[in-house]
Amino acid sequence: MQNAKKYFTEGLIQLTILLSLIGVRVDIDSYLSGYYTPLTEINLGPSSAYIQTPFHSLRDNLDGYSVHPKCPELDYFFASRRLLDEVRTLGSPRFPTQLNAWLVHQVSATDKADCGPSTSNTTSTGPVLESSGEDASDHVSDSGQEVCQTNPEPGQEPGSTGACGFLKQEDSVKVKEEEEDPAPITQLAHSSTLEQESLLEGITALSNPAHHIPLTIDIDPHWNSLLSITDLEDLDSLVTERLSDLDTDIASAISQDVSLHDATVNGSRAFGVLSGRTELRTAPRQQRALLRLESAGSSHSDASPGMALGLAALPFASVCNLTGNVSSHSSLGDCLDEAVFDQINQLGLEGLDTIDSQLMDSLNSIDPQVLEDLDSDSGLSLESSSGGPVSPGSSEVSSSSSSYCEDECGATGYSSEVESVPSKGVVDYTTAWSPVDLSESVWHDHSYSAPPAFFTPPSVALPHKGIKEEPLSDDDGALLEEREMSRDEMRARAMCIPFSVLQIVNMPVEEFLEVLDGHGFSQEQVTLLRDIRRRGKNKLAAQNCRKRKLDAITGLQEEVERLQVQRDRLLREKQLTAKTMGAVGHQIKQLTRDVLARLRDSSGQPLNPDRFTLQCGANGRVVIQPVRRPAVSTSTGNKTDKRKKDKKQ
DNA sequence: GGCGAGTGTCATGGA
DNA sequence: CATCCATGACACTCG
Repeated sequence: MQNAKKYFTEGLIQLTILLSLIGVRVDIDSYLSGYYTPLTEINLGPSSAYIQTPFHSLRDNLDGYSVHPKCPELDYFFASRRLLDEVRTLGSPRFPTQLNAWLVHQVSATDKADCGPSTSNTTSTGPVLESSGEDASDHVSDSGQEVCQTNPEPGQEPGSTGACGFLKQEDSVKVKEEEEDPAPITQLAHSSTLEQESLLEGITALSNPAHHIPLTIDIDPHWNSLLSITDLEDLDSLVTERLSDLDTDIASAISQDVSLHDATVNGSRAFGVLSGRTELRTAPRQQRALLRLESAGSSHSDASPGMALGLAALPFASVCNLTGNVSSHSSLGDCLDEAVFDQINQLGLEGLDTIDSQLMDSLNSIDPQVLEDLDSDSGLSLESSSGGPVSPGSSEVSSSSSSYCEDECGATGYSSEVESVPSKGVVDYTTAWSPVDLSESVWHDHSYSAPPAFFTPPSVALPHKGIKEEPLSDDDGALLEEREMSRDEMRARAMCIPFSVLQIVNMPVEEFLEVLDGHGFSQEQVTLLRDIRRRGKNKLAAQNCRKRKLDAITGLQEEVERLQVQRDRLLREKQLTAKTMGAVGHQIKQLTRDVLARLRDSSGQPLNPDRFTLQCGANGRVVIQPVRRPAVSTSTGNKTDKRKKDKKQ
């Protein structure tokens, strides 16, 4: 299959190249799409993984797909397809004049080196628009996927090379801008993102020409306007606008570790100037390889995952350097990935049903006596329990309680392991659970919030079965109430105490004492009642205490913030005052100089500002005074006098 | 598997 | 002395 595909497509590509050289356009992808639509689709899906978007935010919004929350690979895959579809809706850029130029360039590139594809692969520098042209994309998809054949990202590199060849002719200005502007990385990321998506869009559109053509007519004006943008910033703004609804964290796309090796290889491939951009593309590529590795490793598909894994583990450049036969396995790897994803998806969705059924079967087969030993300790650590009913007093339980107890015991097979069913995969739960684990980890009912819906079925199944008197299977509220029943509540039921924990805790002391005395409770029951009351009150007290503590912390934080604001304000006022004082002093000096310059001494000479000063009296009179400069000796004399005085004292 | 947050519980001391 | 309350400390679960 792969060989046939290879030879067939290679032949088509060569024919297309030849025909393109003489000016005849051949759209072989329409043929390929007819025969190899699945393969094309497979290649296209992962390709969109260039974009390092937080797919978790897109989870559950995927078109018709319900993604297992524990399978990031599926997130990645389906989100990629979703992003791709969204980009498709933007329409595909079409540049009829670029086709021939690209093809000529591609021919030379493929003829030059044994590894032409790898060359083009590693030089992913093409600007968005050019590389994503309609005609270009047509041939890009053909030669990109088939000539290169490796492709983790089929459409990108041909588009890049084509774009490079094209740019040299038509859009060198833009290239220079990009070269000179190492630019905000995020901008580059945006640009590269759009490039990749556009390329992918162009390729994907080929697989469905009927759908593709109408889009072209509608969207061409948009792309024309896009083409009219010469400033990168404008382009980036437009890209951001277009991608804003995708809610993608583009910045994460550049957070990946970049392999210097790959970057070097890219840079050495005739486009070293654009190495910055190639690095940006290399990182997603590497991450994609990692993702594929993970997907292959985590999913044990029947379709030889090792092959896919091996290919995925290879550095992209090395994959490109492989022979065509080997690199053709990359497509196979994509096929395998598709199969793996399908299996994972089925496992994640359908497998749950299987797990639930297995769980229920195992629960039904569990020995009710298993837990009887668990609560032998009336102490707090073990008592615990939601399974509390299975306390030592279970033998004393009344009929209703006994039924409850039995059921609860029957449900004791429910363990922490059972709760973790989905995360642990398919396990034989009839043999996997352990009573020890039950006693140690299951019976701590801290009245936590309800578990995620995903885990709910197994965890709540037991209370359902356990309490016949309250069939909760249809009532979620009662279900939660039952699940949140405290251990003391369980114990009270088990001990046939006709009071709820709330009543026991909240009733006045006198009434509580009357209850203890007047109902003929056994010593165990009295002890339990007292413990319940004590624990209940202490629980409330602890809650209040913690709330107070938090309030105190919050209050202190607010106080700190308030004081910081006040401090900043005072500092600003101080600085302003100092500034004002300086200005006023300067002004006074100027005025003094002016005044003194206008005055004359007895000899008719102007007064020296350094020797005289103006003093403003309280009555508003201004007096000229000679400047008094205390001698240094006097000051030191004063100091020595003070020292002498201090010594005397 | 480690970590932090939240919670229940016990022990202790003061009122 | 019994009870209540507050709080530190510990253990546990959960995300």
